Amino acid sequence: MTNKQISDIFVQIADILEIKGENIFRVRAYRQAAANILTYARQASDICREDPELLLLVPGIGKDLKEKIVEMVTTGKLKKLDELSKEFSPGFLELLNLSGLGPKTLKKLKDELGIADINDLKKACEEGKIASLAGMGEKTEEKLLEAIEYHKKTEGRMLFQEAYSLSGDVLAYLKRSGYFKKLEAAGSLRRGKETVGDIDILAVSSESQKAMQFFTLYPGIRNVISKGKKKTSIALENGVQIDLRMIEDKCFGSALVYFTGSQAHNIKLRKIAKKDGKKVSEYGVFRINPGSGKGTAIAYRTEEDVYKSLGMAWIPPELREDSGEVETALEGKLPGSLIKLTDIKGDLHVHTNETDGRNTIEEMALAAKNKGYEYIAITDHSKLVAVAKGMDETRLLKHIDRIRDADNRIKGIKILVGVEVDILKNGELDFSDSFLKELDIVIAAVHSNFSMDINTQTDRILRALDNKFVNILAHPSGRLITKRSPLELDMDTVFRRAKENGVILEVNTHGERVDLSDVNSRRAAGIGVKLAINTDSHGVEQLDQMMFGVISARRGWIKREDVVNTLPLPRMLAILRKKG
DNA sequence: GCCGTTTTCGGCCCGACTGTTTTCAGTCG
Repeated sequence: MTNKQISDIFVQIADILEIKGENIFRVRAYRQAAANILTYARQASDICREDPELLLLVPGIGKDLKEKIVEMVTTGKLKKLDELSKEFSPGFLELLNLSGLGPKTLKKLKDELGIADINDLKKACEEGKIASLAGMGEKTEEKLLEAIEYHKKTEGRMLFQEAYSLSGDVLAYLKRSGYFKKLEAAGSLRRGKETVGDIDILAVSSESQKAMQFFTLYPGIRNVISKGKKKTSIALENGVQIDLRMIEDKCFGSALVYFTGSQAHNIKLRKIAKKDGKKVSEYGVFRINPGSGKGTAIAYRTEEDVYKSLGMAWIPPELREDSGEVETALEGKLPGSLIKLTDIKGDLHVHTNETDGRNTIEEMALAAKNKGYEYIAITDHSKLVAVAKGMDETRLLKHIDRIRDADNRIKGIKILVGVEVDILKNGELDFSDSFLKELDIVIAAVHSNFSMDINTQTDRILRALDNKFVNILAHPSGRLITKRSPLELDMDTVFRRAKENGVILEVNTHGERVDLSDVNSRRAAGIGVKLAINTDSHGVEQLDQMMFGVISARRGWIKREDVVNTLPLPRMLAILRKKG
């Protein structure tokens, strides 16, 4: 049983307890535990095998929830959930995902109308039964019908890369109006989270009424969800919700902290403030005056001011997930400088039209040179990946010659000769050592047999890591964010072997991969493994996706010295050759 | 249900907006 599955079960229990009207803090404890176990670096099942008592080290897991995790890991299910599910089916709980519908209303719908799933609800709305309930009216009914429509259309969240581009469009539109003095995207987008639910934009304007009005005229809008003095929410045709919040210029810093979040990060800040007789809100940090209970503002203008007033240095947005950053900041031990896009000196994983890329060796190299890179590695597929026109040995040898030839002709960038060689089912590689030794750089990768049990899969990867010609393990987990779950793999064992053998692990920025993920990057670097951030470009335009890998790495607390392709060519090559 | 420089009981983040009310509960982030 994976951490994700455990987390899902805790969330279900929290949902049910909340609908039943149980103590809200007990509900919150389950939600907190669910969030923490989901992002915990180790698998709970591994921890259980070692020593179940170690589960108590996971924040928010106490004696009771520890026992529940042990039960889930050993039996594969949880009695408590089975009992609760008799009364509340998954189809019923699904209704909580409808916007505007919370536990209280849901309980009322079940008790008074016998609503059991989304179809019941739709029918009740259409028959006008909802409006007849006390405290509910026609508007509620309309909103619910809209929410049902929206829910069917957009389950889940956008990839970060989509949200980034969408918010860029909206910000550019707003800027053109001339109404705004300041505009900034906040929320999970600013934190660089790999998926983004909706987009939060903070604004300062001296003509806020006109500015809000202009926002509601954005092309592609479907409807205005709500419109107040401080906040307007719209939904786009594609279902994405965008919130625009009007902020007073003087407290832009505290608003930016608050709306960047994450929620858990904010809660941690507020607890720290409270202990110290202070209060944090989007309007600033306040010292509470004893007696009156009112507060005096002590920090609000910039983010730096806000964090400083709480006794810590400014925390980069990517770190604000309550994964230790607040405690580290209080100790004054935040990483001095996280990796930046401008630190990157080359791309070590790109394809050409020899296999499934769209551009030639020359085109890829020149595009990389134009980005100011010192080097690029051409790494096309091996024969196993037939759908990608993978090369056999004969083609590989010719390709090597062409790359060396291009390197001789093109000045101002070093073109390294590489390959992305497939890891076969048994952990052997798709080319024999006598071919691999001819290459400057060898990337090993899995593109088949994704479903194997954890021990077999782990052994397969370890065997590949033991090949002395392998320099980099590409997209180690094999996941595709919204399409394919990660390989069942004992990541810690993989990380340790990579460290022992001097194999570099990739942060692959291509499309839905972002693999290693932020959490895994942090874990790997903590064990001492070197990383390479690569685009896996299949066309020149994809070289620009480097920034998404850098953002993910920053979320993993990665510094420049953890990443080999920040090094100048000679030092980077020295690391590649240190093997074997 | 968790947690502890207010420490084994008694707390647990804070404010905006909406709809249905007429003073507020519910939802959301």
